Amino acid sequence: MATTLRIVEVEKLKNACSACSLHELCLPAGLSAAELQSVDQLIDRRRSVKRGDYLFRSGAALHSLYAIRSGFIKSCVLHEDGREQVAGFHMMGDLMGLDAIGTNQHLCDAVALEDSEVCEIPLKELEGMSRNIPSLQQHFHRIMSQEIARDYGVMLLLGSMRAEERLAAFLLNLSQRFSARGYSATEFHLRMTREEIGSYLGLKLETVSRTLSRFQAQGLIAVQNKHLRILSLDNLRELVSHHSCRS
Amino acid sequence: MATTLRIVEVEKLKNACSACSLHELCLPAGLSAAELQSVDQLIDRRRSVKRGDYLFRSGAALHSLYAIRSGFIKSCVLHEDGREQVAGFHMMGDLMGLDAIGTNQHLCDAVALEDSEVCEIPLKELEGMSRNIPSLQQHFHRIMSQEIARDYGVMLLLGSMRAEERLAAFLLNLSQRFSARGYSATEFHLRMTREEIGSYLGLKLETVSRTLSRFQAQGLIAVQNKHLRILSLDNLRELVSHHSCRS
DNA sequence: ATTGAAGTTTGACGCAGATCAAAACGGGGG
DNA sequence: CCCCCGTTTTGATCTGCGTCAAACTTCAAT
Repeated sequence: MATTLRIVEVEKLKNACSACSLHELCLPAGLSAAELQSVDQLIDRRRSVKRGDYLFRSGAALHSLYAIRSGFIKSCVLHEDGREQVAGFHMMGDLMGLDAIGTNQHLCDAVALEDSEVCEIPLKELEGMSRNIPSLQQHFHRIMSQEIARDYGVMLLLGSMRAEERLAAFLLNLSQRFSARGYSATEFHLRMTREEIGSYLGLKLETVSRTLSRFQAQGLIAVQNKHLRILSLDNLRELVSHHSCRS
Repeated sequence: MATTLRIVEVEKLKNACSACSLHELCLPAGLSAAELQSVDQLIDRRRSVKRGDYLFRSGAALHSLYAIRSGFIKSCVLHEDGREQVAGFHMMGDLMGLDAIGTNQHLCDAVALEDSEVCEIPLKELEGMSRNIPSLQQHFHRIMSQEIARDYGVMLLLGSMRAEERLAAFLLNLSQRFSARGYSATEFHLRMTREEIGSYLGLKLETVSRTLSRFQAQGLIAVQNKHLRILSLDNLRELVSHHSCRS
């Protein structure tokens, strides 16, 4: 009896934001210790998603937002005629499902690219709590706004950059995000295929592969399959901003 | 004395959401009459923006969100190296400035394409009020979410459609939005230049022009300068979804 | 009305990236 | 350990759209 209770408590503690190393990055960023404890009660359960499995599918009803605890998840928008496009790659600390609030239906598929863990955050309860905790409300708004800002960046990339620039911008973006999470900014594992990168960047997989090879030949990076090392962040940055064409 | 007071009151009334024909479309959509009156107090002033003028500029501090009362406004993301891209075209009932909440700085320019009027909505006060009016909070979240959903659509368009499809999707989107505002779904005025359309769609103005000409030759539309008439919504729709290529 | 600047259309041509093809690689399951 | 299938690389060729150019239209300013 006592043991069972104990397990439940430990379970809760394990799920708690206050015990999570991501709480400075994730939804509760910037909350006081007391507020953090309230937010703990939001997380009704953790869920693990195996590589290749769906976290949610386009069209499904929205119950919860999902904060990624660990792993790597892609989101794909689908066109009615079957075309699909990767809309984003998400990693720990990211919040998924924001696009579904407007219609109460998910508009994209979320597929794990590696075994992942997410925290389920029921939207209604988040809304309720954010009415009482202004800093939670603010931070939630910030997160939604940052998603919009990110999308604007992708639009710029898709609408006015050449293949080389897109790839360079993509690698720099990954680098920056890994770095913000305490990992190496210059050496990491690409968890997605060339085709998925291409889909995200509006390119074909052959173009992605060729461009990576070119970068390697130019000494900008070292790629071996999915293992990537950036040899010159500066040169990559230059590539993104300076490159002439496509006024 | 009495006259002055009177003018102030009339002024307030004119600004009031409760008297605005857009209140079913705009921020206060779905609120009760009583709630609507609270929201009236949010709108601290109206502002008019002449054609060509900036509503706000990239980098400027965020004070308020802007609800468009009338007119037509484009938003442009800028790349450090001077490239710029139209990120959206906004019309009455739309809420602008959402991308700035994350950083408290606007990330895009907003330029009026025709003389326009906007309602200024101070963010802090909106946040405060939405803590007390759950349906306002919900609707605000919905609006942000819909902006994300719209962006996903643009990403799909830019990443995986050919020029014809992009243009057709663009025209259908305008059609649908005009129609939702009580205007004709098949006949309207394009307030933006071919170059701005191109920028939004990731195409050059020549391609936009040629494609419009082709649509006209095929009997899908009638264009004369900025005046546009859609002759077959169905055929345009078919063009967007069915067209073969670019798996 | 006149003039100029900005916007639009149309044609000819070139190229970045798509498509097709085939070989090489790698890693997970028996 | 080997086999197999999905992924990646690389080459050859094709094409949609960009680029350059020139004529035309529209509209605002004088």
